[in-house]
Amino acid sequence: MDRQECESLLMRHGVKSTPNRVIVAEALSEAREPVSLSELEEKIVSIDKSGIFRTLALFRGHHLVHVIDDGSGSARYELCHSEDEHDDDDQHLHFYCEVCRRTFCLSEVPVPEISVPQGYEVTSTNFVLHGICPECSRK
Amino acid sequence: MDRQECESLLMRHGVKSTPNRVIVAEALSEAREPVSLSELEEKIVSIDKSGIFRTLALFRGHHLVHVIDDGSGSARYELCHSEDEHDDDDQHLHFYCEVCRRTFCLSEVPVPEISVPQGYEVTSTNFVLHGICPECSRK
DNA sequence: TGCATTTTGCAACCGTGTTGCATGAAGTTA
DNA sequence: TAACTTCATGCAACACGGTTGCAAAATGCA
Repeated sequence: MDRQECESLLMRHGVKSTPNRVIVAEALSEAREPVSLSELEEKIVSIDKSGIFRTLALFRGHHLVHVIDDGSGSARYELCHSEDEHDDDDQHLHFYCEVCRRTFCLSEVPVPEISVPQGYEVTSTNFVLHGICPECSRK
Repeated sequence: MDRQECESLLMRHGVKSTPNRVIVAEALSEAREPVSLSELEEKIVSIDKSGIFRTLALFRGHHLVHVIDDGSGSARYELCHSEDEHDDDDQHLHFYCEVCRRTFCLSEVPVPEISVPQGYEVTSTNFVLHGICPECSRK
């Protein structure tokens, strides 16, 4: 996703475009896997971590990114694929490799239907499988 | 679970019984919901947090407790129900209430079967639903 | 009893995440 | 353009959970 596409993405989600925000959006779109705040810090040396943090918080509020807690101790962010600002349903399962400590999106695997007991109201889900990824188990 | 039951639980899992460990095991068994390290600190004033931490790490290594990451920023621990030291399959879904910030065990809900893509080896799962619990949504 | 080993408490530390504050940029009005 | 307001940003400091080093205390054993 190039600069212009990122800018229009921001607009569509009601986020005012600034140079920093475009940089963060580009970095997110370039990442194949969900990225942590510290990984973004490494990647984007021109912006202070508080700026990246605040940008991510803003993005989150506008449903531009969602957060995955893979148990690694730091949250990971990825761009929402859905264009609908209020649709959080582009969720999918994630796989955390305990060897290489990377988090994979299991896009192919359908998200299981869960029927919760009466009274519980579900707003989002966080399904993470832990184990060893193909690359690491081959060794 | 009283002191003696806790002691025998430790033994069965190959953990040497000490006064502190029994105290931690009792606290865990008394908790209805998975508890965090800081909650244990509050509950057990007689033991330093490093001691509680090390005890939990020991318990984890002997499959006496398992860890749930509910996204609240701190891990939560609960006693394994399975007696088999090598059986981690007493896992169940958890529900994190965003209002009261408590974590519930959804014991009744079956854990969904996930068929992962070829090559991935799953060792454990962490399925957490976020939303509003019956108690909070009633208000 | 003396010795080796384990357990524990204390204090310090690390990293992620978060906030206060002052500066700086951008937009608005006259 | 100048004066003003609003928003975005960088810097530094902080909060917190988690973790470790180390020395003292407790335990087990010869």
